[in-house]
Amino acid sequence: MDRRDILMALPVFAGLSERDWEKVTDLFSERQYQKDDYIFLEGEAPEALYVVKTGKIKVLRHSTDGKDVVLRVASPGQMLGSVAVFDGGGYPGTAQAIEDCCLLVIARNDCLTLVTRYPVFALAVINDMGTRLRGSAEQIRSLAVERVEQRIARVLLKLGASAGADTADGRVIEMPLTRQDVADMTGTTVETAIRVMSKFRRLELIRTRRGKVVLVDLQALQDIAEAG
Amino acid sequence: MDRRDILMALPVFAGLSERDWEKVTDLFSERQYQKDDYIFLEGEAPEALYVVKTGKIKVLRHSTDGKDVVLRVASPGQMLGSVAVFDGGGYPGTAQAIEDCCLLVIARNDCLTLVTRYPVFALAVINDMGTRLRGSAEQIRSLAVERVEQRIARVLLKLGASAGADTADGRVIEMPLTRQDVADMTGTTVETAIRVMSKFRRLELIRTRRGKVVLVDLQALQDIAEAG
DNA sequence: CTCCGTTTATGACCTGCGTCATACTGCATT
DNA sequence: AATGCAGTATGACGCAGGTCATAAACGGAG
Repeated sequence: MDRRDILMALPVFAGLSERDWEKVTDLFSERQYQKDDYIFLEGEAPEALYVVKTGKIKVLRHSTDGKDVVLRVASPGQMLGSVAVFDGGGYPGTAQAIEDCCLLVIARNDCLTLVTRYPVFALAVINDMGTRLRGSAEQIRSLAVERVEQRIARVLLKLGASAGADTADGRVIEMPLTRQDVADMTGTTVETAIRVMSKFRRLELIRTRRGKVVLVDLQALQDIAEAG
Repeated sequence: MDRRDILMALPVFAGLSERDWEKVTDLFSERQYQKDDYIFLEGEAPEALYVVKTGKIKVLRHSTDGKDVVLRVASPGQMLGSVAVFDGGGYPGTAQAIEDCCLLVIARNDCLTLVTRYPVFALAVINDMGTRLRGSAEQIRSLAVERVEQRIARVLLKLGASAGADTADGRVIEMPLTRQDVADMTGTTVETAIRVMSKFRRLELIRTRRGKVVLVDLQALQDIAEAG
C-alpha cells in the first residue's frame, strides 16, 4: 500500500495506533498543485490545514511598497496554515508552490476535533510550530545582525541541508529558485542577490545553472555564514 | 481566593473543568525573579516551562560578535520555554527579567503528561505558539524591508499596545527600557537608536524620562511605522 | 527561426546607518 | 563632595548596499 507508506513517514501520523489510523487519515484528502499555484493567500479566512506530501512551498508576506519577504520554505512533512486554523485569524502569509507538489488537506473543523481527540496529533502540531519558531528566531537574528553575504551563504546552506543531494560535484539544490527568491529570503534586492551569487560563482564556491544551484565549497560558505 | 483568580485569568487555565482545576494547578509552583535575573539561558537543557504571571521578560539571542537580538517581550499569560520543552532541544533563547516578576513553573515531565491528558492545555500551548509565530512573521518582515525609523516607531507602538496605560499626556510605557534594548529589538546600534529617539522627542512624538516612554502623538508614530 | 518576456548581469551614483571618538548626565556608593 | 559607572547624546567619517539605468542571455510560444 503505497499511499499508506508515505503517510506513515510523515510525523503527523507517527504514533497513531492501528485502530485510529483509518479514522484519522480518512479526514485527509489529497490535492495537487502546479508550480506557482497559490495554496492560500495572506489574510484569508482559514478553511483548511495542509500537510506537505511532496514538493516545496514558499510562504511569503507582502509589504505595502511591493517588496515580498519569504518567511519559510515548507518541505514534505511540514504543515501549512496551522497558525490561522487554530486561532481563527487570517493566514499570516501567502503560500505558493515552488514546484509541482502534493498536499494533504484537512478541513478546519475536523482538524480542531482531531487535536482534542488525539493527543499525538496535538503534539505533532506543537512540534511543527516549535520547529518553525526555532527557524524564525534564527532568521530574525540573521536579519538583525548579519550582512547580506552572510545571510545569502546561510540560506544556501540551509536549502542545501533540507533539499540538497550530495554528488561528486558538490551538494546540488534542485529547485527553481530565482535571484528574486533569494533576495526575498534574505531581505535584500535582486541586484544585490545577483552580485553576491555572481561573486560566489567567481570564487568557485557555487555553480549555477537555471533553477539549480550546486554548493561546491561547503566549508568556504560555512566560513562566510559564520564570520563574514 | 486571590491566587486562584489570577490563575483563572491566564489563558493556560481557561477551559479547565472544576474537577481538573486542582490537579492541574497543583503541578505549577511560583517563582519570583528580580530585574535582570535570568530565567534560563540559550542552549540549556529544558527542565521546565514557565508562564508569566506578573512582570515582563525579554527573550534574547546572542551572536558570536557580541550583538544581542531581542526576539520578543513576554507579558503576563504568555509561556516561556515551550519550544525547548516539547522538542527536547536547548532553549532557543535566553530569558531575562526586564522588571521584578513572578512566574509559574511546571516541570518538563509534568508538562508533557499534561498536554496528552488535557486537550485544553494542548490548545493553550498551540495558541501561545501561534501568537508568537504571528509576531515572528511580522518582525521578520519589518527587519527585511523597513528602515530603522519605521522599525523603532513600530516597536514603540507595539510596546504601547501591550504594556501601555493611556493618560492625559499620552500612552505611557512604564518599563525600564534602555536605548540598547530598543536597538536590540530593532536590529540596529545604540547610537542610531538614541538618534532616532532623540529625533522623535524633538518632533514631540514621544517624551522620555528614565525607564519610561510616553507616546504623545500616536498618529504620527503610526504614519512613520506604515510609510516612512 | 523569430519574437518577447523573464532572468541574469554590470556599472554609476547616492544615502542610511554603522563605526569610532568624545562628551555630558544622572543616580548610586563611599 | 568626590568618585564611578551606566545610560544618553552628538559629531565626523566611511562604506555596505539600495536605487536607477542599460543590456545581455536564456527559454518558451508561435
